[in-house]
Amino acid sequence: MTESVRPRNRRGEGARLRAEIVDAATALIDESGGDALTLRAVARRAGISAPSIYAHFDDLGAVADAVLARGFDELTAAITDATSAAEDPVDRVIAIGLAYVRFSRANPARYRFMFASDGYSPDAVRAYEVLRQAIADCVEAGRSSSEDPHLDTWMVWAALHGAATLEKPGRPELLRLGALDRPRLLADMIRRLARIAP
Amino acid sequence: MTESVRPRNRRGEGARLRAEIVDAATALIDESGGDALTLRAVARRAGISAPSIYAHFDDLGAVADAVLARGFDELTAAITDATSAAEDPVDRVIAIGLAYVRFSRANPARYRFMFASDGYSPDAVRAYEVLRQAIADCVEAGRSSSEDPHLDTWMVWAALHGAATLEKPGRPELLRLGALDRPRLLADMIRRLARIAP
DNA sequence: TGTACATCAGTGAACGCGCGTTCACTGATGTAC
DNA sequence: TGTACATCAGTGAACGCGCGTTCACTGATGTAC
Repeated sequence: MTESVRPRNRRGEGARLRAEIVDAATALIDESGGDALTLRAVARRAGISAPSIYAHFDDLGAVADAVLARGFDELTAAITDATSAAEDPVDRVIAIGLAYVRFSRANPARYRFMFASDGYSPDAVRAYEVLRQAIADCVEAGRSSSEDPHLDTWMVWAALHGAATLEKPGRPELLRLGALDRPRLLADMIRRLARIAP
Repeated sequence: MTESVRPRNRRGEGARLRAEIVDAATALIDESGGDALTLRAVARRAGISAPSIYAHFDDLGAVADAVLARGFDELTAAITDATSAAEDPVDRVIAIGLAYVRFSRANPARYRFMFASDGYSPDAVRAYEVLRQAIADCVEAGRSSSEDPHLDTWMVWAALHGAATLEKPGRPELLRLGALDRPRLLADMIRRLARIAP
């Protein structure tokens, strides 16, 4: 593992290293899981010495927090994009759910890391709100018979979260799902919980 | 942290230490999470020297496997008990779901540890089978309109797993649920996914 | 019944490793005069 | 335009720690004769 020599930032550009540290930490988690996140490993990955991190972060926990914040930002962006891509409110709810699970499957280790952490980033709440609004829109349009969109949103989120974490790369699946069945399965699950007629 | 002196086992009873090691490892995970599971910590907890573990386990991974096996045993026992406590097939499915989430909330760190591992124990599949059978019984009795109990069991399991892991002690809840609402919420969720009319 | 001995159930010291964190430092870059 | 100097962006060596694992060992307990 030879690291290329990192040119030192120019004066006034020291803050650039901050982003590179978060990049390195994110890559570490994506590739090897949260256990691989050590200060020295981050430094190696970023091509700097370990003490250099202290200029930008108080400690390893602060680096982890930055990774979390970025992760929730990406997740929120993914489901927000899904929202704007659909016109029909039901399509929108389904699209959000699929985007959610797609994110978790594209970044399984990071997704796990995000939800293993102690505190939700405010972005987690933002993502939740996007889903809640989409379900409320279905009720408004007479497409959902939900009587308590808040509770039903919780159910949908819990089910998506379960679908996202129950299976894991490298672990045998409890139920073998063809790649093509999955979106339909998830869509059915969302419709039932959000009380949307087929 | 003073550990009482552990009396050495008599000849022929060396195997007893094996169970004590698994006890110690389980307690460690329950109290401090999977990261706290180190060989030396297990030894300290069991009141023995670290090398003594090697007489009973190949390495730390083997200790972890034993904790997993016991955890899935307990989980399976919990939902099997719930099954036998109810007569009505619908009550049975609900009871299984509640017992599942109850287990996860009683042993949150261990539950997380169990599902963070790489391979399911065969006991995980046994637990799945209990749920699948209960849902199939509902279909048989005309109480569920499920057309594919296998897929629907997967949905219910995923939703239960999500409900079990989405919230975590010490982390703010996305949605504040009164203690009394929870069983009803879970029962509704299960009914919808298992296609059981209210 | 006594005793030599094998076995069993562990222990204590030591190893090399990666870790987080500290400290004094270095050398390039921009700024003041 | 030249030069002294302050600042910035990092580095290298060192620390103490807990870790997994190894090795030679110890002392109680049962067994053979």
